[in-house]
Amino acid sequence: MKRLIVLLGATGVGKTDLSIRLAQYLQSPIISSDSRQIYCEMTIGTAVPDEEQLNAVQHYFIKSRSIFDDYTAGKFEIDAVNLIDSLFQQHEQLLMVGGSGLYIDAVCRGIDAIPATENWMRQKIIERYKNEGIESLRFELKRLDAEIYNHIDIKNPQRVMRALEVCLTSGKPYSELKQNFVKTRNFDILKIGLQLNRNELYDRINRRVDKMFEHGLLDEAKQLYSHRNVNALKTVGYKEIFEHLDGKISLDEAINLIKRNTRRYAKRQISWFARYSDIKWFQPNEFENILELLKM
RNA sequence: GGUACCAUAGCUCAGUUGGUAGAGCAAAGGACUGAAAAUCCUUGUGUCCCUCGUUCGAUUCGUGGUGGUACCA
Repeated sequence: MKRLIVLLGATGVGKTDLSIRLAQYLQSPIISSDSRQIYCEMTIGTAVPDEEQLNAVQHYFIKSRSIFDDYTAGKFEIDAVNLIDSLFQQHEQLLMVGGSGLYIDAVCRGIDAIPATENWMRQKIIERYKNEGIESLRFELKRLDAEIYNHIDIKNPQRVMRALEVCLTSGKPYSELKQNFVKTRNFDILKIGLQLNRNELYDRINRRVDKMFEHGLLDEAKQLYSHRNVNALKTVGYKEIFEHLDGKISLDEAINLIKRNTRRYAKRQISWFARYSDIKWFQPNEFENILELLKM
């Protein structure tokens, strides 16, 4: 049976460096499962692998889409599984690397097939949310699909809007489409998690943010400023600089907010990964131990 | 040196007509099926600066300290 090695962990823990060595050992390209490094316009702020790393190993889903593409986890499932299937014709093992939990899930267990929603519909619902508030959307969702209303987080506007959007565009209750059906893949999956103690991880994050600014993050964000409304740019490292460019906060405040928000993001990733019992955890410097595991 | 004001959670502060106290931020924990680096939820015990006094009882009132801020010298 072919095997997919999934390298995961919080942002800044050291996945990229380790992934190059692992890929070389496995003779595998790297399939990225990172929801932001996929955009070609965002480089410094998403900490994509550097030139040398990109040249050393073939990478997929790194800077391969545009921020104007409206990319989603659903599309990633299709693209990634197709790619994996075709790569397995030449490889026994493949390496996937990234920290986007939903994207990893999309590949490892699949997400339910739900008809694509129209962008104008989402915009319309967002408008309604702004004008009428959440209660009105909840009321309609309850009428259209009481079951999903009882199952989703009703306090989370994004979830309510998503549920409503699916009901309205598909003409069916969202609960009928959302089965949480776990797909079985025709390959094995081995999840390797990287972890560091909290202080060390936060230190690395803080230092990495400083480095991003040394490498020109401010300029990169300035060039994207006019497109700030696209979804891909609702991202730590960019949204804070946009606030600064708006004159709402100083550059120092923006830098500190980026550090704080990245730390919070890392915490959310840790929470997400904590619910899986099938992850083999290592420190980032335990390369040899990881190789031992891979030989099994 | 004098006068006034301030001293309460990691930070900024509110409050207790005397019955040991609570907001925002920070922080921590959690949720998650096409926005996911997104979005959302939960969590507040701290010598109420120290001393002595008044009082059944003082973080609250009074005396004296200490530190800070402002003004006057």
